Formats: sequence, structure tokens, C-alpha cells
Amino acid sequence: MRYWLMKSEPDEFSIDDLADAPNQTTPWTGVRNYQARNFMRDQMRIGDRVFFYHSSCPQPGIAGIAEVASAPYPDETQFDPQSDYYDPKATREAPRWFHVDVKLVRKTNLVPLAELRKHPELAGMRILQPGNRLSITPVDPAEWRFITERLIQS
DNA sequence: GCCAACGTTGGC
DNA sequence: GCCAACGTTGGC
Repeated sequence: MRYWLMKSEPDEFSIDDLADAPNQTTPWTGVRNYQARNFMRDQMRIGDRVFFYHSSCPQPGIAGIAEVASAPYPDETQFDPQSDYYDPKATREAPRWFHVDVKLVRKTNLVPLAELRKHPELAGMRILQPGNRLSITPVDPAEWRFITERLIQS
């Protein structure tokens, strides 16, 4: 099982929105970065654990734990001319964008970005590197353990 | 609102 | 294929 961190802007879709979603599950649509797509398409497996991260907001940080809840499949929004995420180069025969479903495991206390930065054990995390913009990043098992055992209350 | 980082686009 | 211009992300 792998571990991941997935960013979402709470103004767009927050941990509470996930909690309120049918079956507490949502299709992770709208990713338009090849590296992030490849993680979902090629590496994620059902049951992989995910830190749900709030970005571009007053209190950026980890807001909950989720899990990968589906195999990868084409992102419908790429075919929809009305969507912000419409991609005229994508076709149903050759979809360009794939995503998985993500299901809530539980909300957690917020672990602020500033808190993550305090711990040398986490210094290697992608999210902490300057200029990191990738919306989906792998999390090292040791980092996952440190955060869940030390920074998240059970 | 600012600005650094970085991915993408498009001219050549 | 190069690379400058441009747009976006995201913390502060």
C-alpha cells in the first residue's frame, strides 16, 4: 500500500464537502498536470491512504485522511465544453485525463503547514520544497507514520 | 497583492 | 529542439 498527499482548495472542495458527499466519496476530477495524472493512472491502488490537504486558504495543512476508492478511469470533465476543465484535444477514444475516486476515512485535527515544517523528520516531503506546486505527491511511509502517530490525534 | 517556482505554449 | 513569454500555483 502506498501513501499520498492530495491538495484541494477548501473554497472549491473541502474535507467537509467530502464528508457530506454521497458515500463520502468523490471523483478527483480536474487534475490537468501530467505528473499528477500519472500518479493516479499508474500507481494508485484501491486502499492506498491519502492525506487530504487544504491549499490556497488561510490555514493550509492536512485536514483529514482519505483512501483511494476506485481504479483509474477517464475524467468526464475533459469532454464537457461547459466545464472549466474541458480539453478540446481529448476524445472518448483517446482520453487524456484520468482520475480515481477518493473516500473519506476520517477528518483529523488540522496539521498546519507551519507545523509540518517544524520537524526535521519531514524535511524531505515534496509539499515542503520551495516552489512545490504538484497537487498530488507520494508520501514516504516513515513520513506517513510520523504524521499519523505524532501530529494527528487519534 | 506580491512574488518565486515551474509547467506549457508557440515562434523560429 | 530551443527557449522566451506567459499563465498558474500557492504561501505569505
